[in-house]
Amino acid sequence: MMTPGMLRTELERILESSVRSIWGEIIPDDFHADVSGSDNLEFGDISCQAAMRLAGIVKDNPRSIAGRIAETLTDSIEEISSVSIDGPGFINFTLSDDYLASAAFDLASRGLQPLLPDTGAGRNALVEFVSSNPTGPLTVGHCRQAVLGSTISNLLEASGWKVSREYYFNDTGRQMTLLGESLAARYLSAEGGEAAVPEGGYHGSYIIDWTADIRAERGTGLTWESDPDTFIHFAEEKAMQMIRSDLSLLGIEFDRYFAESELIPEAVTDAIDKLSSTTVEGRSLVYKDDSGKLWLRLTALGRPKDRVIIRDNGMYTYRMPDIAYHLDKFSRKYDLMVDIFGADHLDTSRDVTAALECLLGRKDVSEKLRVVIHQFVTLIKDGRRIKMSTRSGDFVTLRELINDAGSADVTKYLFLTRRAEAHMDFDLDLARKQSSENPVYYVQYAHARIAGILRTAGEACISLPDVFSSGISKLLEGEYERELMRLLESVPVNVAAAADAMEPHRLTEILAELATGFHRFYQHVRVVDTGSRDLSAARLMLCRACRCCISDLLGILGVDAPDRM
RNA sequence: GCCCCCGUAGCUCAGCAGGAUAGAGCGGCGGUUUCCUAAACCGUAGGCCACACGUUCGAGUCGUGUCGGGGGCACCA
Repeated sequence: MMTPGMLRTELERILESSVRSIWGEIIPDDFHADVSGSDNLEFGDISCQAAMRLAGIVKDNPRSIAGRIAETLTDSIEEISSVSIDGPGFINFTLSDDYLASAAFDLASRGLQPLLPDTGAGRNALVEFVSSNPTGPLTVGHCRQAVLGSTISNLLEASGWKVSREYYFNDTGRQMTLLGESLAARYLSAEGGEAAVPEGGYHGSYIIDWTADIRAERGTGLTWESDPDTFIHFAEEKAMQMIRSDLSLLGIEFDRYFAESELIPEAVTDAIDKLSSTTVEGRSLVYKDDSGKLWLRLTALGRPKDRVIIRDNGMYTYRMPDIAYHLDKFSRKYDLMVDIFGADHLDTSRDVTAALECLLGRKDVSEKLRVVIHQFVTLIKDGRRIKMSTRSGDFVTLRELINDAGSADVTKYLFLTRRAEAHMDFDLDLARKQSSENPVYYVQYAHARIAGILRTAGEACISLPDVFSSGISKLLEGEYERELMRLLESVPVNVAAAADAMEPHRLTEILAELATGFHRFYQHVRVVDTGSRDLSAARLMLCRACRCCISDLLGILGVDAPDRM
């Protein structure tokens, strides 16, 4: 079977060898004849710009170059019905009706996934995301990251990777102490005592809610002074419960929750040893200053500043366990590791990467570690920006966001219509108000319509063709059929590109195109017609192909594909 | 102080490895239903792609700079 991706690869190979056979060694070794989709029907379906690039190299004008290349291509690929030279020197290919129909047939009978390139080939990938510390409920920002991470994971899985989803969290250190102390203060107040939430502590009302639970489960009479660990562990457990339940609202599950404490002390000590025994330009990568702090010499690695990794009180700073954690990931032999971080982690992430490159080799790290940084979300409510902070208790939770937006599906889809690295204004009022005209409903409606057609066809006892024959493509020669088939054929290629770039927002673009393509088709073409059963079956096949693409893609986004609306 | 992101239609944003007439949704205006879901479709208005210079046969796309907007970073994580 020739998949759309294979067709393009084959076309590029033929173009390249044709170029080399005409011009020989003048052509540089790294020359690559790439093809891309034409955006205008009059320029065929696939186009190649190689001739324009070659103009400077072979000293000829692009149109004549294109002509010479095209001459050698005649009839070399049966999927191509015609080749033309247009504009300044584009070589444009028109796909044959048989091929387009067979591509749709493949989608209809097998679904999208088998047609995607098997990039992962069963290799292991680890995606780390959310990784919010257990100090409170997940917020809007985490929501964006959760949606991004889970979609990227799903996309990798669809491309043949075996994906583990991992959540890393800090369960030691000052933050957890502050959380426990905040709970202790609320607990004491609940018992009638006087206590203030500590400086820098957590003021969220959810902590007050926990006091009833801790009194029920652990009794009364506890004090922070005598039982700090009880408070800390109780709070941590409660917070993790909240987080898991928030994630379940989005339908997201992790394979592993990796606690920082698993790294302490051995893994962190090992990491420090490794750093200490590494020298750059004759100097050790770590050094101690007069006050006893241990510094990481990041300036030797091209970073702007050295950073403290152990404070004078002996506690690690954030970077140290994070380096150890990444070393642990590398030791688990993944072929690909993806970190998904908010913009606030940028500096740290670069420092960690620099340290890893030094310890493990630049090549290994740059090949295997991909960092996706997403910008923050600004919430707009009643026309005003909302400032958020977990500590002050002044934030909008993921749960509230989903309630306000109307559903988890709407929330997920809207987050994925923007590039990760773009700032995002999420207007709550608008999300809710527009919910009936939302892009997600537009796409889901297309799916529901197709499901309706399939039901009607079932009642009329019209079923899909079992095997592909060119008789089918003869029935699909109308402009709306061809337009839809052309679109369907490009889907696997475009999804593969989104996966390679790890840009899930492109999937919502593809979905919107598919929905538009289908709605147009639907408007102009009657599918179920008992008067011409063969034609109905052929058109039904297109509907089915469309449905497969839409439901598979919505599946990757984690959005429901309803059969009725 | 250092760093990141953004500046494209009235609004919110796409524009995939620079390429052929700049796209979508929402909003505006005007149409379409004896027929598988009108949450749809069709038409129309609306843009010196912030600005300047540079690289190129060719720049919304790459580089440098300017202006404007958003945000982040500190031995908190």
